[in-house]
Amino acid sequence: MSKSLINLPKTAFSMKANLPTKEPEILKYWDEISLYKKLRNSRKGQEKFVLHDGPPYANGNIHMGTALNKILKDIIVKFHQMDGKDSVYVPGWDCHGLPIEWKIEEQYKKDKKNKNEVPIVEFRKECRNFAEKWIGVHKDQFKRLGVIGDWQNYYSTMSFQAEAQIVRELGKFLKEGSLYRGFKPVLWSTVEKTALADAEVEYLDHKSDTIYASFPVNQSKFKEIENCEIIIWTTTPWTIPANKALAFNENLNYLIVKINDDGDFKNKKIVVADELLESVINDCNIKNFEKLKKFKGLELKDTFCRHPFFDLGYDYKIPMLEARFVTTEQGTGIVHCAPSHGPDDFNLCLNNGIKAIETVDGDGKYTNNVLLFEGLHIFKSNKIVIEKLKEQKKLLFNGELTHSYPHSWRSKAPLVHRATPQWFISMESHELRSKAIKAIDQTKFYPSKGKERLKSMIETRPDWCVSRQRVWGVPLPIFVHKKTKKVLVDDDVIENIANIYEKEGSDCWFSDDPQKFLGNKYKADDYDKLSDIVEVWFDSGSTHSFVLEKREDLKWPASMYLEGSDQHRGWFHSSLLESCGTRGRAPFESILSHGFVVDGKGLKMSKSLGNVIAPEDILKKYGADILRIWVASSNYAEDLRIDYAILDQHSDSYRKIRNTFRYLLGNINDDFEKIDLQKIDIKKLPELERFMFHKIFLLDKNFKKYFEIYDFHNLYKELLNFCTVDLSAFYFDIRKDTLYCDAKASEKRKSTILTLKVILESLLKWFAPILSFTTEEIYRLITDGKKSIHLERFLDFPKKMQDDKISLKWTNLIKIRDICNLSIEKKRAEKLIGSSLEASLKIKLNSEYMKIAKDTDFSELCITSSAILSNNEKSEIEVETVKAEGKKCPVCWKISKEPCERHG
RNA sequence: GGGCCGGUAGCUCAGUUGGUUAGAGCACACCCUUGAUAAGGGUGGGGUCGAAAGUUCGAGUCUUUCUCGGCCCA
Repeated sequence: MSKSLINLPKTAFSMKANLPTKEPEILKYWDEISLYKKLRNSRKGQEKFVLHDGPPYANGNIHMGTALNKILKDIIVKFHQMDGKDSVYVPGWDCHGLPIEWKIEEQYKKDKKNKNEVPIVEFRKECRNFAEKWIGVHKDQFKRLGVIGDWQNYYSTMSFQAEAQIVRELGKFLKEGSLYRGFKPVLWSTVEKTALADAEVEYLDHKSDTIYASFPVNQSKFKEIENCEIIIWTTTPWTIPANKALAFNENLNYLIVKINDDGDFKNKKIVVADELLESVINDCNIKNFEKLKKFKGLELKDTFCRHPFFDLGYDYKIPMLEARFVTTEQGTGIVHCAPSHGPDDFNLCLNNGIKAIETVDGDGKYTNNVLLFEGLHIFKSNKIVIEKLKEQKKLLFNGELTHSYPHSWRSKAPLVHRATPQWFISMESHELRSKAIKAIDQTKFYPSKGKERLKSMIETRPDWCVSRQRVWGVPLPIFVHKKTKKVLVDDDVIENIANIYEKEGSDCWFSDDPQKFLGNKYKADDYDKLSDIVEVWFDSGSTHSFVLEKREDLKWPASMYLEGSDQHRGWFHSSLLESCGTRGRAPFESILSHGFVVDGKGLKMSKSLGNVIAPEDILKKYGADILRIWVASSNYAEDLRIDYAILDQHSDSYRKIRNTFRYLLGNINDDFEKIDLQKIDIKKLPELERFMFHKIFLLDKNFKKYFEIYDFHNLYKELLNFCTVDLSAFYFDIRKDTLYCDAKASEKRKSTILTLKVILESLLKWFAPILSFTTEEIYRLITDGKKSIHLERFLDFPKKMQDDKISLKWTNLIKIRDICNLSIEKKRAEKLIGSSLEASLKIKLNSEYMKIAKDTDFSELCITSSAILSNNEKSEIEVETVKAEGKKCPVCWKISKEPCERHG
């Protein structure tokens, strides 16, 4: 009977979310209404915010890192869109490169096909198809996360337009003269027969042969060492034939030591660093020796030695050179230098006029530049080198050492440094380094520590090697004159090649007549056409040129680049260099970098640890909105932890938020209308509502503050706390009485409904960038699907909502309320009362609090049947709870001796 | 091995220039409610701030060392 008198909440919004099945329906809705197009149209002419997508590699399913990255991007793009900007997002893919080549080669191996018999163009076609296939897979997976973007017109580094522009970009470096041909040791895989990019190298344990070899001193200003032998230690005996120098450190102390043990070195005098003598005699089992003289490293200047294979024809002089990289960590304090086989060696020798030559070919065999060893594979030569050293009585000791050593990430084969002809972009010749550093200073970094990280890398990096001896990539558009060996530099040729690529792609470089690219000005017969390709970091580093600059809907530079922190050495880095080289500034205004996804304990995810969680698992079990909450609530400045316990927690938070919405919807009976905030006569509202308006205003202020610095985890926390603390446990609880039991026409109830509608709209918009699906679900319900929530703008809250006086007053009232609750709880524990409506409060306040609280109905605030205030100066606040006496109103459940005021 | 970054309640996070008994939400426990009900409310327990040493009248906050973890590099 009484049920008919009360207004109970009613809504079509279910308590159970069922996200895994509901989200795909919403995706369909977005598709049907062409949401992305609508978004663009809705902000035509507005200020642009362009988050330029860093292209993921089109290979394999997405993992948590990619999901995090895309969701974070999407959240930011949506925030700016709702902030009123034209927030454009064009996803892209990185398509060229070794990993895809490997996949195709693997397939060939399975099919017993020989790669060398397949025409390059055909091979490249297969690579292209492979990449295309994965772009399709990725696209669906990213969309499922709720990421909104121009999925139809995505960009890729293998599009004809991209390949053409990459040629033009290289042309700029070529014309400027900063792209040069060099001869440098690069990390080389003799298995894959290619130089490897940094990212393709991994360090694994490797067992190496170690030797202590001796270089007899030939001549020196320091007479005392003239008949000594300099001892070096190395883990790569095969580089001994390529030795061209020895390096010492002038700040170290060295010793002349006479060996008395029987053997090849009996009565010989050797030179090693003082600090390392002990480890040398231990390693080499030297029992009897005498220290003859200690001297400063400086004395070794202008000393020349003989190669250990001097008598076998290695009859050139070996200078001793000063080098800071020589330390006493290991070895003898003197380092053997083969400029063709080590970067340090290369640089030191270069500075002293010793050039690197080709000593080892692509297969790992010595060339005819190496006496005695020509045709031998380097990995089979250690034994022979050791034998020959022994024969020449130049081997003090040999052994083995297991140490961390570079390997190919793909084949796991050990790598070597090998001098090869490569194409480099100079960091110095045209001040690329200083331009880049200046550009970094002009860039905003989130978090700020990213700036130093990128800067220190740019400060120390060597010239950029952009050539690769592979096939799946953009060919280096270079012709070298057969006779003069001069590189052809001509804008017309570059533009001609670019135009051809734009029409038919770059495959033709490998198949068509070179004359096609040279045009009429030059004769193909006079030139060698390069067969190297451009390394993939140059591809992705150029995206700004063929995406941002070329597309009408975008702008250059981008507002933001957003990637994992590893990209300080990757995409941030290569984009910065490419753009500074060609345009003199960075292609981005800001950089946001995020940490890595690790498991619940902070360990990295790995198959062997069994702690890997795939985005797909989360989508199936929880839904994308939970994953999006995880992203928003985690501090991306550091590593982000995830496991099922953490997801469960966020799932609980989600339910809390969902129920907050359900309460709002239920009490307005899904009957929503937008309230014009400017028109609300706030002063006419009850104080509690005015207090809530004040709270909303403040929250919005914080919301904007956090959004501005992309501090989403604090932003999310504020929103969640608002739902739980201010709404659920406070405002909603108090106003249930009004909503359920007051007449629909009552002013108080109408004020409450009005406030609920404002809160609903505020929350929907605040949450929309994060809870993209759930807010859409609600918005469809209350607007009959007329408009997507993502097309809306954030609300502008009028300043008049702020009321510091009310705020101060109600902060004090809440203090009294807290004490009331304690008092009620005491009686509840004594089993005197159950529901708070069974309580009657006797509140004693001192005059200060009395002044604040005198007009407040604490029975309403504390949800009790009655509350009496009285003055008492003994303490500030004192509350006594007694059992309410009288009859319980069947409608509002308040207990009173009198008949119920509202319900008779 | 080197460089950089980080380690605050079970979880996600706050902790201003060093200054009282280190905070919030969630989770947990107990109680209430059964008109937000696979919901809601109240109360409460829980941290030697990774470890140790040092500077200081005073350190989660500064210094050093160690340890664990992550990224990058060799």
